[in-house]
Order: sequence, then structure tokens, then C-alpha cells
Amino acid sequence: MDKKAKYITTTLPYVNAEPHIGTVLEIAQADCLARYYRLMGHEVFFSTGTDEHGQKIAQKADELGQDRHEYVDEYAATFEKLREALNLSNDAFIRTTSEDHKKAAQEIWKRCEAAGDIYKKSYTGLYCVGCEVYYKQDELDENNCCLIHLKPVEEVEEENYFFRLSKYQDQLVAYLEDESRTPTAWARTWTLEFAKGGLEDVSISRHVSRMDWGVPVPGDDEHVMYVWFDALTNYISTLGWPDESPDGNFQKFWVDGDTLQLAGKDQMRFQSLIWQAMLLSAELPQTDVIQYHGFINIDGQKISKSIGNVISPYEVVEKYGTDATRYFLLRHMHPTEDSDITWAKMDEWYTANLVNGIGNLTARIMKMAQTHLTVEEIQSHIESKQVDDLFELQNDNPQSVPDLAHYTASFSTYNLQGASNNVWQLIGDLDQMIQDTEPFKLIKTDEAKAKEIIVTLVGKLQDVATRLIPLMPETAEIIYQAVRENKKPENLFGRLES
RNA sequence: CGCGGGAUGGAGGAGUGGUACCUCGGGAGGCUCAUAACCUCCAGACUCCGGUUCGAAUCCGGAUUCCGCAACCA
Repeated sequence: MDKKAKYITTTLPYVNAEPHIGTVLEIAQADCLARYYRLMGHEVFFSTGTDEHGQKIAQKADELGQDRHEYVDEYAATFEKLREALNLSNDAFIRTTSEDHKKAAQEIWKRCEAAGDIYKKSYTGLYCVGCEVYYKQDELDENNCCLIHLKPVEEVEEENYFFRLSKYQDQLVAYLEDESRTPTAWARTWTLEFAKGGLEDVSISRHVSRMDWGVPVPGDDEHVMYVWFDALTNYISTLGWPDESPDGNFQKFWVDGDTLQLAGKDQMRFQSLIWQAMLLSAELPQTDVIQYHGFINIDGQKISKSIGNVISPYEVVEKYGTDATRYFLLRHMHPTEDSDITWAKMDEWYTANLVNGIGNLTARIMKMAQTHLTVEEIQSHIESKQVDDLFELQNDNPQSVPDLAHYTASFSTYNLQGASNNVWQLIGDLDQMIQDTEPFKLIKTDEAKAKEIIVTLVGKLQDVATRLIPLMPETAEIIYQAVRENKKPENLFGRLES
């Protein structure tokens, strides 16, 4: 099989808060795509991690009286635990405070500098001491006070490094005009309009007297990089860059492979503009595809600590299990638009589609198989199928595997909801097929015919399992095992206590 | 006219030019392999007004209305 390598990343969550259900949407999507590409025979590198520098984190650690390194270690651990909770298959977990990452951030800085794209400029701004942030005039109230501390801002002059974003405007516009680069229409329109509207150079450093929790600027101990300049580099530092050796991961995945970055709608300026300009400046290939997603609302409201409506992924996993949580995120969240979630909805999705849907279907088919067929009879008809076999099956008889093309087409447009809908359509078809053919009744009058039907059903159940691999890997494996052993498994999904 | 996104049966959601689909809920029936499950049928919807078109939930214009755009927060 000669298929292109696939590289997938998420944006890195900032470690100033526990992960919530919105944080993990993107990670679950990325994992699903990674598993899909592996299923299709691609070599895959899937990376996620944590963004750990910057003022907010330094401030938070300082407030807690905690060593900053200890603080980020603790938080990074709560994000790394997601790997187990959500059964993630990431090949790397990149932390921006790691030495290798810092070296990469300094290297890309040097390359941009060598290209003449980094310069020092004194910057006069309205600074709020309380927030430790510069504000623009229109972000202040009528008394020139910041809206949080309600104290007057100070006019402060600081010398910072700037990145020549403006220089890359035309190239960025060309990049964004290519629809394949930004498949989500609203994101493409927004970034394109923004770029056409004129790009200003951006400040990319902070003086250590104000903020020192960051990667030191090469050759200038007085400054550290502003957090996103360092953080964006993670997409290649995780691949071992600046190592560009021919057999290294950077060459294999970033240069020769297909690169896919997932990001939330708040990230458009950073991912599509600044990061792409940094790559241009450093003379590295740009990201092939950036796929943007919407946000999750909880009962119609945005996720907010002050409202107190935050749902933790760990709570969801505890109540419904890993695969069910993946299922909610992948099928019931819109792949690109905002979506809404509540505990009541999760209960409904769980019972209707997992307990009564895939769980019950597996039980009824495998009970019939276990009762009426031997392991040998199953094995003689069911080979361990891979996706290529499914394609062959479809070519022989398009009706036999309904809409497999729809399944793969959905994945090719990153529409995980569409792909899962396809699986549940197949599940529905099988329930109906059992009702229509009544093998449980036929077995008494025409055993051979009934057995044939049951074997067919088992085969189709295995097709369901195959298509479930990217979405719900544990469930897929349980079904595979049940078919292999010709044994009805324990209930896949237990009923919720009412 | 600040910017942007919405308005689809009782509820929540799919659906970017051709029989409106799914889940829950309501009504009637069926089946007994299955986890009080599953199947069939019924009632019930594209916010409004105009336009383009042979044909519009879908494209265009207008109206009404809801949501996001300070902070915590993806």
C-alpha cells in the first residue's frame, strides 16, 4: 500500500484551567480522524499537548504561591489523563515548556530574523498594571479606565520585537483563496476578509521586567517571546524540528505528508494568518488544511466558569463511559458549527442510540448466532475484514453494503457527524432486516435458509464494527471479539438508573 | 443601517435547486431473536413578505426575531 502519510494536530489547550467538554471536542475529532486514516492504511502522526507559557499562567502560579514549573506539571498531567479517559491514540504529547520545544521556538525565531522579518520597535501603549495588558483606546471606558479594575491606565513606552506580518499579506491571501486549505466556508471568508483588510505587524515579545515566563529571545536576555509565537511552533517541534533529516518525522510528515490542523473558531487569526506567515518567513511548507470547528454551548449558554455551567469530560466519562463520550462529541456535536449539550440530551442520546441501538442490535444478532451456529460455521463465512474488503464487497454488490461511499466521503470532508450517521443508518437497516426476514421463526421451518440469514447478519454486524473503529474503538473491538468467538457479549451499554 | 451566526412538526437536531430526514414525545397495530427492546402505520413543520426558476427549506431582496462580539472561557 502506497499511501501518503497523514499528520494531524489539535491546538494546544492553555493550562490555566481544567479541561472542559468544549476543550475535548477538538481532541476527540482529531483522534477519530487519526484512527480513520490508520484504518485506511495511512501512516499517521497525531499530536496534541499543552501550551504552558505566558502571563496568565505565571500570574496564576504566583497567586497560588506555587513554583511555575510545578504548576504547569500538575496541569499538564490533568490534560495527559485525557488520553486514558477518551482512549486517545496520539503519537506525541508536546509541552511548550519542554527543552526540545524551546529550542525549536528559538530556531524559528532565528530563521524569521534572518529573513529580515523581526525588528525592534518602541511601542507606546495604554497599560493596565492590574491586568498587565495593553489596551486600545476603544477598549476602555470614558475615564480611560480598564473595564476590569476600573483604574486609569498608564501610558507606557516599551521596546518590543515585531514580526512583519504585513509583508506576507499577498501570500496569505493567495493561501486563503485556495478553498482546499480552509474547507470551512465561514472560516475561509472571515480570514480572507481580514487579510484583505490589511495586516499590521504584530508584537512578539515581552520585556522580562513585565513578564518573564516564556522562551528567551535568542541573543537578547531582556526579552521573552510572546506566548503564541512560541506556542505555534509546537506543530513542528513535536515532529522533532529543527531536525530536517530525510528519515526524520518532520520530513516524513510535514514535508512529504498531508498536514491537517484542527482549531476552534477563536483561533483563526493565529492559525491561518500568523502561523502561516511564520512558516513562509522560515521557508517551511504551509499547513495543507486547517479545519475549524464551532463551540459547544451548554443549554444555550456559552461555557463559563462564572455562570458555573462547566461540564467536565471526566464527569461525562464517569457517567456514560469512554466510548459513549466519544459518541456524543463525534455524532451529536456539529463538525463545524456551534452545538448545544445538556445532561438530559446526553441521557437521550445514550439510551436511544447506544443502549437501544448498537447495544441491543449486537445482543439480538449474537444471541441468534450463538444459539444456532457453530464457531466454524461463522468462521467459514466471515473473514476478518478490512476496509479494502468492504470496498470489494460493495463493488460486487452495491446493495450489500449500503452507503459505504457516503461513509468515506463524509470523512474526506471531515464530517464526522455524517460518518456516524451512516453507521447508525446501517444499524437501523439491520434491525429492520431481522424483522423482515424473521430468522428466529424461519429456523423452525427452513434451518438452512435461516442460518444463511444469520450469517449474513453477523457479517453486517462486523461491518458496523469496522466502521465504528474510528468513532468507538472499544465497542468495535468487543463486537469483533463476539463475532470471533460466536458469543453474545455482556451488554455493551447498561441502562441508566432512573 | 457596527460585525457575525441563526429561525425546520410538541422538544432537540440533520438537510446549500427536484418525494423534507433522524432522535425523543403522542396515537394505533405487529413481532418475540434482543437490554420493557425491535418493526410497521398515523397525526404533526421549513418565521413572514416579495423575487429568480419548470421547480426553493436551499439562491436573491426586504421584514420580524433570537444569539455571540469586557472578563473567567476553545
